[in-house]
Amino acid sequence: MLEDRRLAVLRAIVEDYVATHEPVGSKALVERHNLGVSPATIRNDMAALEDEGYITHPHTSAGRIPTDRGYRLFVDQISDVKPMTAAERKAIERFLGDAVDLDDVMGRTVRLLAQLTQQVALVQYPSLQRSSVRHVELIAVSETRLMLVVIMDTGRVEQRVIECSAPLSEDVLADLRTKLNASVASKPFAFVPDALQDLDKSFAEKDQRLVQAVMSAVLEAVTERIDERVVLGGTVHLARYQQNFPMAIQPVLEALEEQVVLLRLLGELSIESPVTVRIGQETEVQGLESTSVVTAGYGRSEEPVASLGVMGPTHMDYAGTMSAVHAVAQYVSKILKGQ
Amino acid sequence: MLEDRRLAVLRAIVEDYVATHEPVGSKALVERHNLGVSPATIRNDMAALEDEGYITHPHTSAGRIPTDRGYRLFVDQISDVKPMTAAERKAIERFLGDAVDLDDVMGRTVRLLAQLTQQVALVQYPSLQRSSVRHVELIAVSETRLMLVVIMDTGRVEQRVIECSAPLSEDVLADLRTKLNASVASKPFAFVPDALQDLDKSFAEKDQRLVQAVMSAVLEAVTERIDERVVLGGTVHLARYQQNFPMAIQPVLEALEEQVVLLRLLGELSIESPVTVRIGQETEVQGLESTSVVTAGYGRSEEPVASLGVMGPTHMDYAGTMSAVHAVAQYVSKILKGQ
DNA sequence: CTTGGCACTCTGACTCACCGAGTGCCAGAT
DNA sequence: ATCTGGCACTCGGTGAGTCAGAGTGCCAAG
Repeated sequence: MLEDRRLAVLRAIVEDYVATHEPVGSKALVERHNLGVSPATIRNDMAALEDEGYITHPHTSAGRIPTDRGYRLFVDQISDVKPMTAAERKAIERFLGDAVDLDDVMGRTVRLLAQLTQQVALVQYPSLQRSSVRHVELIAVSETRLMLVVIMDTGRVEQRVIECSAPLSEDVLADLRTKLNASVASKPFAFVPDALQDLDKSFAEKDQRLVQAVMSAVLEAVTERIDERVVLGGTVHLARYQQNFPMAIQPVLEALEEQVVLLRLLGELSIESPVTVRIGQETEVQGLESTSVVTAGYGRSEEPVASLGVMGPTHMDYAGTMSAVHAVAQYVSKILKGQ
Repeated sequence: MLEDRRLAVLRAIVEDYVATHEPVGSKALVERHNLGVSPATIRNDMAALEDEGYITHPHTSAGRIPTDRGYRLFVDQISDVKPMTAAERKAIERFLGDAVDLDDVMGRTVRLLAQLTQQVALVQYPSLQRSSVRHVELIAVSETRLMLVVIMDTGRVEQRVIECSAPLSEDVLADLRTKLNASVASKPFAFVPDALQDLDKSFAEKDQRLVQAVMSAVLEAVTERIDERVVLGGTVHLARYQQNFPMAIQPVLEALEEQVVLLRLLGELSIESPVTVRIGQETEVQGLESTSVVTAGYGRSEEPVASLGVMGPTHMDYAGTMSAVHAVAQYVSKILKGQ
C-alpha cells in the first residue's frame, strides 16, 4: 500500500518531468495527479525515494528530478508495451509498404522512426552473420578485375571488386561461378569460409593457382569487410533538445559519427523482452550519460537479424518511444519476410 | 593607393574576425596588422567601407564585422588558391591512396575533408549522368525476380531488383545479358534509353513480350532511381560553432537531412574557377543565411563527374578551406583515374 | 500514518550604476 | 588632399544588491 503509493509518486514525477523538463514539486504533483493525499505526505515519500536513490534535488529549494535509477524503475514498471492505435498502425504499414528495395526499406524505416518518436533514429542493415546467402555472382569487369556480388536472403546486397594477378578465362569463370553458387547458396553466411575450403581442388591443375587466388580474395572480401551498416536520421531533433535543455550535443554528434559506437548502442539484443531500454550510463558510451537508447530486434522474433531504435535524452517519453520502436520493428520484420 | 588600403583594411577585418569571432575595432586593427597609419585614418576607411556595404556595426559602440558582401569581395580577392604544404599533400595522398573501393574512396574523402577543414564535409558520388556504363549484369535471384547490376566506369555500382510477371528462361536471359552489354557498354549513361530502344525486336516472337517487360523495368529502374548520392561527415563540428557563436544549428541539421538541398548546395559547378564559394544568402537555401559553402568538382577538370565540398559558418577561413577542398578534389580525381 | 503550519533556503528575475571599448567628427598638422 | 590627435558620446556587458516565489524539512497535532 505504502510501497504502491511511492511507486505512483515516482511515476508521477517521471511523467511530469518528461512533460515539462522542470523539477517537480510536491504541491504541483498533488494538483496534477489525483493522489488522494496532501503535499506534506508526498514530501515524505519523496524524501524516502531520494534516500533510495530514485530522485534528486538540483538545489535545496527546487523540485525533484528522477535519477537514472528512477527512470530504470519506471521503465521496468512498464510491463507490457502499449500498442499503437489503429490509425498509427495503418500509417506505418502504408509508409513502409511502398518500399521497393532493401535500401528503400531501411531509408523509410529510419525516417519513420525519427518522425514517430521525434528523436534520432538508428537502423541497422540485416547482419550478414545472421542471414543466409541467396546467390553469388562473379562479374568480369575488366581483364584482371572481378566484381563479387553477394545477395542475401534478407535482400541485402554486398559488392566488392577483386583484383586478379592474371586474366581468368570465361570458361573457368563460369565454372567457378556455378560451383561457388552450388556450395554457398542458402548457407548461413558464417558457413561460407568452410564451404569455400576445398573448392579449388575441383579445378584443372593449370587453373588451380589462379582459382585459389580468386578464392582467397573472395574470402578476404567477405570476411574482412566491415559487414555492419547503420543508417541514421532525425538528427534535427538534437537541436530541439538543446533549446529546452542545455545538454551537450557534441558527444552525441561524435557518437553518431562512429559506426562502432552505433553498433554498440544497437547491439546485444535481449531475446527475453521485445524492446531493450538503456538509460544514461547503461549505454556504456563515454559522453552519452544523459542519453537513453531504445532498441528492438527485427527479423524473426526468436532470432532477430539486426536491430533498430532511437536515441534521445534520458528524460524522454519511454512508454511512447518503446511502443513506436516495437511497432516499427514488427512491421519491418513483416515486410522483409514478404520480400 | 587609397583604394588599396581600403582593401587591405577589409582584408584585415575579415582575417581578425575569422580568427576571434569578435567585432574588430580600429585600434586593435593597427596594432595587429602593420598598416602604417593611425586608428583615426582606419576609422575613416571603415566608414567608407560601411557606406559601400562591406562591413557593419552590431551596435553603435562596437567594432565592425564583415557583411556577406564583404566576404564576397574578400574571397574574390583570393585570385589563386594557396597550395598545400608538401607534408599535407603527402598526408592526403597516403590517406586516400589506401582506398580499395569507390565506397571506400567516398568514405575516406568525406572524413579527410572534415578533418582538414574542421567543418561539415559533403561528397557526392560520381553522377550517373556524367559517367559511362562499363558493364551491365542481370542476375536471376529467383524464378520471377531479376537483379540488375550496373557498373560505371567511375567504379560506381548500382543495383536494383526487378519483378518479372513470368519466369524467364536461362537461355533468353543469357542472350538478353549479352545484347544488353553490347548495346550499352561504354556508352554515356544518358544514351542508355536510346540504346535499349529496339533491343526487344531482336528476340524470337514468343519471348518478345517478356523481354519487353523486362526492358521497360530496366529502363524505369535506371531512370527513375534517384541517382545522386551524397555522403556527409564532420557534423561534430557543428557543436563547436555553436559554442563560439550562437548560430542556429537547427536549419543546418535540417538541410543535411534533405538530399535535395545537399545536391543543390553541391550543384552547379562553375568550370571557370576550380573552387566555387557561395556565401550566406548566395546558397539560396532557406535557413542557411549564415552559412557558406565551398565546393569543387572532381573527375576530369574540363568535365567534372561530381562535386565535393564543405559547409561552415560565413566567418570561416576561406583561404584555408578553399585550398583544402581544391587539393582533395584533385587527389580524388587522380585516384579515380587510376581505378 | 497523515496533515497543516512554519521557518528556512536558494534560484531567477529585475534594477541600476559603471566601466570600457569603440565610434564620429572636428580642427590642426603634413 | 590626406592624415592625425583629441574629445564627447553611445551602448553593451558586468557585477552588486534586492526581492519574490517555489519548494523543502521538520514538528506537533489529528
